Amino acid sequence: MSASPIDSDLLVLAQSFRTTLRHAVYLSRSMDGDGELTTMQMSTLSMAAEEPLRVSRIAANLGIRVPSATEQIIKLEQAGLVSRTPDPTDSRAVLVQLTEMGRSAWEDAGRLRNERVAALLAHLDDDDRATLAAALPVIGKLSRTA
Amino acid sequence: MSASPIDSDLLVLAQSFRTTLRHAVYLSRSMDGDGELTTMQMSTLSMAAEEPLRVSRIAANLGIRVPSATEQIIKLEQAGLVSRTPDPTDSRAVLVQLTEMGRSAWEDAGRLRNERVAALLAHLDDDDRATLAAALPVIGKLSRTA
DNA sequence: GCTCATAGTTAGGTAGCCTAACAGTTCGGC
DNA sequence: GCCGAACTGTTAGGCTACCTAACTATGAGC
Repeated sequence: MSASPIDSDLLVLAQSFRTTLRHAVYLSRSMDGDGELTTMQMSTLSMAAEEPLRVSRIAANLGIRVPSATEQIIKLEQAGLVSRTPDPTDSRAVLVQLTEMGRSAWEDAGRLRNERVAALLAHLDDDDRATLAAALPVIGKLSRTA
Repeated sequence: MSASPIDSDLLVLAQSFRTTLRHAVYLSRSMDGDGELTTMQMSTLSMAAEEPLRVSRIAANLGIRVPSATEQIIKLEQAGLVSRTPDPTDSRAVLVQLTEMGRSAWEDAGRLRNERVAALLAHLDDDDRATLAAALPVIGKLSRTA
């Protein structure tokens, strides 16, 4: 509680947020080890599921460079999960969209993950679940701020 | 609310937890891009800061295999941040501990990250911060369950 | 039509993870 | 005591995902 009253409390919260986040990252990693699609692939498919996307936007959303995104997308294409077509409004650009197969693979994988997470959540009591549910939008807000 | 009352609600919560977590992962990644120590290195130093640790425990805590941990630890050793000494009670084992330099590097980096996160948290209002603070232990519990 | 910016791909390199194989240490059974 | 099984780390070799730099092709301004 010296010069800047917010600092001390915020730093304490920041510290425990960082620690928690670190563990959550390990948790999330542990959930994609067993199967078919990696977390990054899931993210890519999730984006493309909504609407056809440009490579550059996918890269930006994933926080990686365009060439890295191209690489991953080509793999997804080879796996038959997405298609790449030139953007009709700008032939420099490429639109990535889900194939029929990609959509069902994405849905299946999402269902599987949800079930796995739900199984974890089942260990919490109602209060904890309510607390968690309330905080998710706040964390989302934070991520968007950054 | 059919056969299994928990399922539906849990799955919904699971879905939004997964999405939030994904964004949080990107957030956390964006916070270690600019500097000296990676998140993994920070984690390793954090563990060693409390007490000397065996390689196998570090690997387990990081969720990686022992050889991968060895590799990272050797790099930290070469950077002068940790020392490796044989465990006096079991000469097969190796104890990893922070050097003077490692401790101050760890403290500096932690401080920097805390400040960066605190700056994000400053954008939230008091209610949101309270909500977040309440949820952190719950997420911690989940990570431990897994 | 020339120039400059933009969208992706290709090429080459690095870091971090993995499994498999190895070396040294401990411990239990005989 | 001593031999084999179990355990702790390290070494070796390979894979994947990321990066930067350089290139191709298209679009936009003058």
